Amino acid sequence: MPAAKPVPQRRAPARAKSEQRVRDILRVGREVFAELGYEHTTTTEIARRIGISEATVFTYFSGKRELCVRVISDWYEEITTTLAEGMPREATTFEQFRWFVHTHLSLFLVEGTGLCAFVLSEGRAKGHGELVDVLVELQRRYTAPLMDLLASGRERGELRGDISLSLMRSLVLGPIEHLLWERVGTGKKLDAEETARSLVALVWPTLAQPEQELARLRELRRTLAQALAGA
Amino acid sequence: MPAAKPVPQRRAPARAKSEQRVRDILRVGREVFAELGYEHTTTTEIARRIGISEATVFTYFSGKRELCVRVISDWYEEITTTLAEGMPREATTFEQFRWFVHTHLSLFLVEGTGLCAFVLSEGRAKGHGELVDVLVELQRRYTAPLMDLLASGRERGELRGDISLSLMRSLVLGPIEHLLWERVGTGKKLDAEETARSLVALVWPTLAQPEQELARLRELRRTLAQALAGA
Amino acid sequence: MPAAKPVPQRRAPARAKSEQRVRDILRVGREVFAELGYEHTTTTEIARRIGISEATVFTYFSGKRELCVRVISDWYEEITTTLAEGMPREATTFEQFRWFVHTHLSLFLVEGTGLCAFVLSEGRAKGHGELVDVLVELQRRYTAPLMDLLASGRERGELRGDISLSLMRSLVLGPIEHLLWERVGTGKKLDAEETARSLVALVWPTLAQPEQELARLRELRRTLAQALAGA
Amino acid sequence: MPAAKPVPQRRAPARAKSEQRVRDILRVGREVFAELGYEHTTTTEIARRIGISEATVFTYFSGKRELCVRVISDWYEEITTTLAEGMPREATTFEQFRWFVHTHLSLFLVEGTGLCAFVLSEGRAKGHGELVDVLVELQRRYTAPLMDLLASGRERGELRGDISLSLMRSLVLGPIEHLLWERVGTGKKLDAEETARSLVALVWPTLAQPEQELARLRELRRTLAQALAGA
DNA sequence: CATGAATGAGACTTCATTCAT
DNA sequence: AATGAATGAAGTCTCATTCAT
Repeated sequence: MPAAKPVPQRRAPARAKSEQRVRDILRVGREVFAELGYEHTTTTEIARRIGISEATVFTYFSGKRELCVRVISDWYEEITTTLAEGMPREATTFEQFRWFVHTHLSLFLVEGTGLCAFVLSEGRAKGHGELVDVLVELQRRYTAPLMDLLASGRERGELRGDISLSLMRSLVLGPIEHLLWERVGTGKKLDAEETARSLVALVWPTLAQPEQELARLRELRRTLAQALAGA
Repeated sequence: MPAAKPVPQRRAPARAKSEQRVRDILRVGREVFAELGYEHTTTTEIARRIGISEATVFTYFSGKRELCVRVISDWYEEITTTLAEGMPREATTFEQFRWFVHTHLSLFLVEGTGLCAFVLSEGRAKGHGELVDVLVELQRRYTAPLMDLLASGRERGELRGDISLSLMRSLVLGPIEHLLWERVGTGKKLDAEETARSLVALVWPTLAQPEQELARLRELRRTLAQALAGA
Repeated sequence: MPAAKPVPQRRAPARAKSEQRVRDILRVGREVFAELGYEHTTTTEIARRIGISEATVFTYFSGKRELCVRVISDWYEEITTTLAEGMPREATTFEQFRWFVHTHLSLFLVEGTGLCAFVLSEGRAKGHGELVDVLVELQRRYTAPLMDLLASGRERGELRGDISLSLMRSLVLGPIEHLLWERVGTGKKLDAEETARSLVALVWPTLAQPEQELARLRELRRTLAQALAGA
Repeated sequence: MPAAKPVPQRRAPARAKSEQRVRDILRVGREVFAELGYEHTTTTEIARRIGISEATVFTYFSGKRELCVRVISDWYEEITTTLAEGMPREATTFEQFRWFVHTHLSLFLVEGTGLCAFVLSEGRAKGHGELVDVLVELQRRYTAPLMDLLASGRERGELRGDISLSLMRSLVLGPIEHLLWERVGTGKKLDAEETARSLVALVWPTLAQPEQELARLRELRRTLAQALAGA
């Protein structure tokens, strides 16, 4: 990294510098929390990695917990925003579902297992006091897109109506998270594309209105038959 | 992990009294770890609840971590034993599967959410050093019965062969654990019987050899193959 | 006084050695608090002077504030006990009063100005949270002997009845404390005997039933009444 | 460490705006010190209440202690000035005394208990380093008017000569301060007028030349007798 | 064997104060 | 002159762990 000569940066807007610090701390904080977990993360370590005084961390965040809450919140924010904005609202429920599973897995993999594991485990652990309260709400917002998807799918008659939405949710998120844990534990790589495809193929039939599936197959066969006949 | 530092290994306490002490500590340890999580559990608290000196705990266990490992190991042991011994080996794969899911859920509910949550969250968290290593192996043994079940089911031709066993495992354990987390988080009660029945009904068709649909698809493939051959 | 946070319940140290430690800490604590005041006293310094680890202090006292409360309480205890037990109950109110003032001054002088100043100033300062609550009660118990003395003196008709007891109290304790402050501030020596004598001589006439003067006034009233009747 | 490190002594800020700043800081400083005590007052809080930067405070005062000294000095200045200027020099010692007690109590009550308590407790506490030195001198100037009063009263033969002036001072200021403390502690209201009257009535006879009192009564009786006789 | 006692190591947090801009 | 930013120094408190008895 030879180039990048330190441009004098005349008139560095004071405001900008401060915001940069906040970003630095959040970035490194995310990194360290993901790496060590809540209890093993120390403000000392965070400061050390940025190369600032420990006291500076406290200038921008009122404490370790607040920082952690911000780290987690930001991450949830990213996910929920992506999920909420990217969702193809006009597509069929199946397409939406496929998109959701795929995006979900990709997001986790982009971040690496660290933060993911952190939120899943620490977030659920006892004893962090208010941290739990914050996370419960975040968790709710985090699953909202899926719940919406499922609800509207049911309204459209594309999803079966004989099992509760929350059971459906567990059926979808459960395997996803389990696969991620597996990966975290064993260190095995996970192909998001491939995994998403498999999961969708496996889980969708369970969620879908049975007739839908039959119809889908019949249509496929008819299409093919016609194509063959025409050829 | 051969190392196993030379724990003083005081004369194996074969005395009945000593064994009782160990059992006491393990029992209370399990209780406290389940209640407070690893980091918030203190040796002081464990000793206090038994009514012994803190130092005594260290007479029987070389440290907090070792105790924790024993607590978790014992719990896994119980589960694995129950699952291994109770499994109806002569029954159909479906029956075995039903039994597995049902027993699994029941075991968790008997123990209460405490230890379950502890193992699922803390057990997976980072930073406990060797704890993780131990848990990976435990995890493997813990899922062994299910893997056996799935493998033999496949051999018998009762389970589909086009998806990996590990994916199947995630498909089964994922929803179970997700439902348990939900219960831990919301405090809602969970009817083991009812939940097990629902889960089996939902997941089984996905795992099973889809004979009829498969037959249909085979026919389709043959049709396509012929068409292509004709072209 | 809400919640009474779950004091960590450190193992109750009850043996002789343990009691000695408690005494050591209280003794040195009294010394340091007296010398430096609450805020400037550090647990480090207390430990250092005893020659023990700082952590040991926290084995015996759950925190700096608790230690301080104990130090002050003990001191009040000493004073109140002395005042309550030594008080010559059979003597005249005057004798009791004389004894009280004398003893009071002596006690302060024995302790040296340190703790006295500490209690008078810190005890009254803001911001120590619950410390204040504790002190208010101690203050009440501390002035109780004097109040009793004054009350019984009034009942016996030896003290005037036209001024409130609390005003009398201020009239007695005010000058005593002011003299002590003066001594603290200027470092001047104070002869307890001599000072006590002077104070008693000065204040007593103000408190006592002014029999002679009263008699004179009664005569005057009679004279007036006669004069008016004659008119 | 008396040395008095070379405070940058920025060009004496003679501008009106600068003076306003100093006044603002002193005003708010007085407020906060009175409210929180010395140790609990932070420069941050002072700056916050004024709406300026913390660093600005240090532009005008070389540190927290210096500011505190100024706050206390100013307050003493006010009191001493008021006492010195308002004193009715031509009146009898009794009148002067009455005026002094009354004014004194009123001043405290005007300021509220805050600063009063602050000066009395913190001002006397240890550990503020040079603060104490400053206060001793202030204390001297503060009691000067009373001492003058007492001295001249004695010269005029209106006050007894058998007790030291400093004892008299304690006899006067002690009860006043004790009453104020009582008020601070209990939160009870205090009627300055009424309290001053009572105090004067109680303490004056003790200070006065005994003959003076007798003379006073005799004169009263004579006046009455004459009046009655004449009627 | 059991334990009372002690503690080293380190965590989080606060705040007066400095300095470049 | 004013301040945004940064920090050194210090303080309280926790806890797993050791060791002599």
